[in-house]
Amino acid sequence: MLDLKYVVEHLDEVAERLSTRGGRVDLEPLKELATHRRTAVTSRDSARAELKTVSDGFRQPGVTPERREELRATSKALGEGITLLEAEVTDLETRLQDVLLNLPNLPNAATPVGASADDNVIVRSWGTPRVLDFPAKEHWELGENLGILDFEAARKISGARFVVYRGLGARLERALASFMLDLHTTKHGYTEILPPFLVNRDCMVGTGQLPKFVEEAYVATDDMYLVPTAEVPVTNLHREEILDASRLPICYVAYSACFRREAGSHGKDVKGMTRVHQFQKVEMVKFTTPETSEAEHEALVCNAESILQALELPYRVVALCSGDLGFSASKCYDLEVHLPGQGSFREISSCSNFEDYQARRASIRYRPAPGEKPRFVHTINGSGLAIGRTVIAILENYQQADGSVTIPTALRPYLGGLEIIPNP
RNA sequence: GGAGAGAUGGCCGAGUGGUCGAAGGCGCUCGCCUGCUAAGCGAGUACACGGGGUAACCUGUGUCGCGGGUCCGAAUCCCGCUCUCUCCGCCA
Repeated sequence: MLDLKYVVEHLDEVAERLSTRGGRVDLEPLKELATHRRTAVTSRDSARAELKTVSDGFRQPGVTPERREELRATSKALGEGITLLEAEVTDLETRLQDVLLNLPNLPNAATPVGASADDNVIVRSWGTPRVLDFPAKEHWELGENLGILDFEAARKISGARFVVYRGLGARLERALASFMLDLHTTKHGYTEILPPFLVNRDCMVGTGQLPKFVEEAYVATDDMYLVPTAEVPVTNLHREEILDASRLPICYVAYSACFRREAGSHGKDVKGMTRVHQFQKVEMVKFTTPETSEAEHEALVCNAESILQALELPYRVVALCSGDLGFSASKCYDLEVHLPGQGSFREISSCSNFEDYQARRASIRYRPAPGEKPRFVHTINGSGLAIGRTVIAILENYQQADGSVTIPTALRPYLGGLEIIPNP
């Protein structure tokens, strides 16, 4: 959520920056609401102050019964006025909140301005895309041939856009999760978290999924939501808290299943498991001061990259442009891994700096020094990595002419030394 | 699911209609004292939203789980809800 005060005081600048996300933005209604609210709050408060003074009259020594009646009448009238003003303030605040919660974050000055993914900027590349001397297969064909991915079974038990891992496929997923978590906890200084996969509404509002993107979420009963990413429960770990500055930065890494309805992506990536309703992911989340957030963001991207490097998977780092930026993000880098089967680069990680946007929604603050006023933290997160897509990348990059797939060296210890998934 | 208890400031814990943003203690911060990381003394120690001021700061209002009600006035009385804890049952 944006700072109302800032928006109102920099109306044109905010409108212009928001419009770089696409579509025009009219903030006049917001400003009007804010002005009305301020007037209403002022009159409500002064009416209350007056009521207080009148009420004190009852305690004065020697109040005559007549005086009491008089006081009673004036305070009653005041009270009725206050009730009306309170209702007005509540109504205005609800409407204001509604507008603010539906307003996306301001793109950072460093975010390239652009209309769509075509305008994203390649920041750097690592490795050389593999050139195979045989026709490359896509991951679903490889996976089904090897008997490690079963889309047919998934269709029966759940429906379209699900996958069942079997045998070495299931083990590969598990190995990747352990491998990633180990690297981030032992080499990069993250604390491992295993969060609930079902969260309450406040969490979803706090990180920005709600209220605007209900149609993307799996809603369970009791106003509970299946997490679309571990970012949601992990960021909300510190909701409504004032953290001690000495604790920052706080770095968490969490494994979770991620549930997404993928509404509006009909016809996209219909084959295979590039886009499924449930996938597993290792997610890094940081809470930092505003001063360090940029550097911490860059470091987090490097932490994600190190997984791809360890697995020797060629990739590139892309800076998302304003038009492609997520709702809550101010700045975002995507890591795109090269897939020989698809013959293209595909997103495998998305690393965002939300600055104080989520912190303001979720009220996550820190105290710079004892006695000082609390400030909002900056939140940063990124996949490290999406496991399903890592499996895809391994299958497509390490496929052999005979249909078998070799295991990246770094991963072998997690698979009992296994070097190859043989074609049966 | 059944029965009971509770929800007050960073923590513990008083408070049953006005003088309560809230006693007392602990913790913490600053200062004093003390010849040595202890004890003692003094002061301070929530958050939000308005108004004023360059600022330090001053000032109004609200907040004692949440929402509603009674009343001139509610932490205190009434109603509803939520959550937590204990016991029983069930259960990975």
